[in-house]
Amino acid sequence: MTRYWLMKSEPGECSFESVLSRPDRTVDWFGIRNYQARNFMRDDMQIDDGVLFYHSSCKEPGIVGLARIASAPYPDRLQFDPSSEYFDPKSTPEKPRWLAIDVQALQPIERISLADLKVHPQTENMRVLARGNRLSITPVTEEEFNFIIHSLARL
DNA sequence: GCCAACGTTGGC
DNA sequence: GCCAACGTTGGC
Repeated sequence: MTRYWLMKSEPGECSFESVLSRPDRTVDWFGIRNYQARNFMRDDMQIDDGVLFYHSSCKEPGIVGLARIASAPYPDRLQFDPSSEYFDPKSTPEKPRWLAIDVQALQPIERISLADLKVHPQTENMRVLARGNRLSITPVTEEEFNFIIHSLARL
């Protein structure tokens, strides 16, 4: 079953444009250190799931591109690297704690801001807008996804 | 840079 | 297993 996701990235770390400019337009989504977000990758994400690529912690936050899940989840290598800020001393290669997944950029769109999402009944209940939400990966319903790509998104 | 909200840690 | 203290997220 195809599912849909909104994935946050700080453009200073990994912008949509930077992913598009890669030879295969694909980035490994490393550095997730939140159990709920990890569980989404581990339990629910599948190849070809739809992804709304979101820029966070920046001057103009919002959805800036469409992408897809391009791999199965695999251990995040940085958890084993003592020199990395993502190093986790409690994780071992035999029993990795954290996962990464490949995300392939498909199509840039004109930015859809949080204000845009809040103003439409079709998107006002999105998980990413929920009070206190801090998850960097949130599920998107099929209805929300279709409304966004067919009615809000401008190429 | 502020701060609300939530997650994690660790002593007990 | 409780919960206070601390750390992080992320819009504004």
